[in-house]
Amino acid sequence: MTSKAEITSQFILETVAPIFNKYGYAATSMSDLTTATGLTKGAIYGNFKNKEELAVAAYKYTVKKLLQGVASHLSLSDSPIQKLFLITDFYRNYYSYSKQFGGCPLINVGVDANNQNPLLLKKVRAVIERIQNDVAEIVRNGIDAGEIKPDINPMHFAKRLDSMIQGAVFMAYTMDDEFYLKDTMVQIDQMIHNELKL
Amino acid sequence: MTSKAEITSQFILETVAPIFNKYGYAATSMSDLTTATGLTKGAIYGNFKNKEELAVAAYKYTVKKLLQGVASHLSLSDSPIQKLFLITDFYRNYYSYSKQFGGCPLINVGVDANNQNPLLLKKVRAVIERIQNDVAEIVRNGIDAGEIKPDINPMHFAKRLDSMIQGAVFMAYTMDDEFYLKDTMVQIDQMIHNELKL
DNA sequence: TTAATAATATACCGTTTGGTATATTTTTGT
DNA sequence: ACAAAAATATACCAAACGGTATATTATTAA
Repeated sequence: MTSKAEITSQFILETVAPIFNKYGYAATSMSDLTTATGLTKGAIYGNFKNKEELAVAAYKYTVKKLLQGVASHLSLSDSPIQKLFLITDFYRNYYSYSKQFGGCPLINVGVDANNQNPLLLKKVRAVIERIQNDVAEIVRNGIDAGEIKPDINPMHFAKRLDSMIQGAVFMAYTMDDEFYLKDTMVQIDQMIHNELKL
Repeated sequence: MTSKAEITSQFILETVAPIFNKYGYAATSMSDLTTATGLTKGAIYGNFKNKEELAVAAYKYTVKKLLQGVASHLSLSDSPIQKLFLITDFYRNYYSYSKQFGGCPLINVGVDANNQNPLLLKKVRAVIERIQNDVAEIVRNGIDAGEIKPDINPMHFAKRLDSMIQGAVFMAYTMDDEFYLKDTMVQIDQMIHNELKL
């Protein structure tokens, strides 16, 4: 059975996660969170040790949902090379999609936590590494399946892909312009066609 | 003659700019700034209206120095296409170079100010647009000089270049790894060679 | 050198901060 | 329905927040 506290903890996370993501750790106050949740400090501190632990839990919550969204989209095909095209397909709509989370957690927390919160920064790095490993694995599978040129370095490609996507996401949010995402996905698709595809 | 206040204002900006850039607006307190400068609130508030005005002035100060660095490097050649290569050459060392400013002001302030400080966000956008216009102008000059293919869209290229660079800078700082900058510059150089050069 | 002025330091303001001890309420298993 | 336990609300803490009025010091032009 799910206890009252578990339900409350979940509710707090859902409510609080986009706020932390949008405004950052320092700029988010506990009173912001009591206002948003309608709960009191007693309820929040009864379920989370302190502000930092709550921020970390909120970050994990957001990333989990985000990665589920990607994984769900990638499951639309079994072909490795098609999965790569599904990645760009996913990020084409990432601007509107990620707004439910309060923006891209990797960029927001990555920049916010740098020089500020080593614990959160560590979590961001771990997620980025995981994503890159997953992309590299898809490329490896593509090579094994004879869909991708065997001389391609999977991790090298994964890092290039990641870097280009993060740049496009940053530009989209900072300039409030989806062009950067759309155009970068066209560019990556061309890379896949011209440099990867057998 | 330079008054005492002008000297102090300049000193405050020099000292305060990297702190704001590194930690962000909300996470930087006035007491951080009095400690760093060795001055009192009286001195700071005597020269700047409030925290926000100081943060804006600090951002402008950082951007000015950064753009001077780029412009100085680009002056090494008069050839438009060589200027493009000088851009990538500049950003190859951007990680260590930008640390004197407390990181990349465009990324740090762009993310920090989004949803928080409309005034600062506006300044960031203006600088990005200015940079893109400058790059587009170089491409236009290259077309006119017969160095660059005439069917290239200057602004389109400038935005791609910018987006890729910002992505690399974000990745470099978040992962503490210069690889992303080095590799992205190789990639952009190839783009220039293969897609732009006549 | 001096008087006027500009610049900086000091001391304080009300408010908000993250966090906690305790009282109260609500859920829980019987 | 009930007592025990868990969960939440209330009231409070010291510290830090951004900002200001005023006193003091340093600069300036004569």
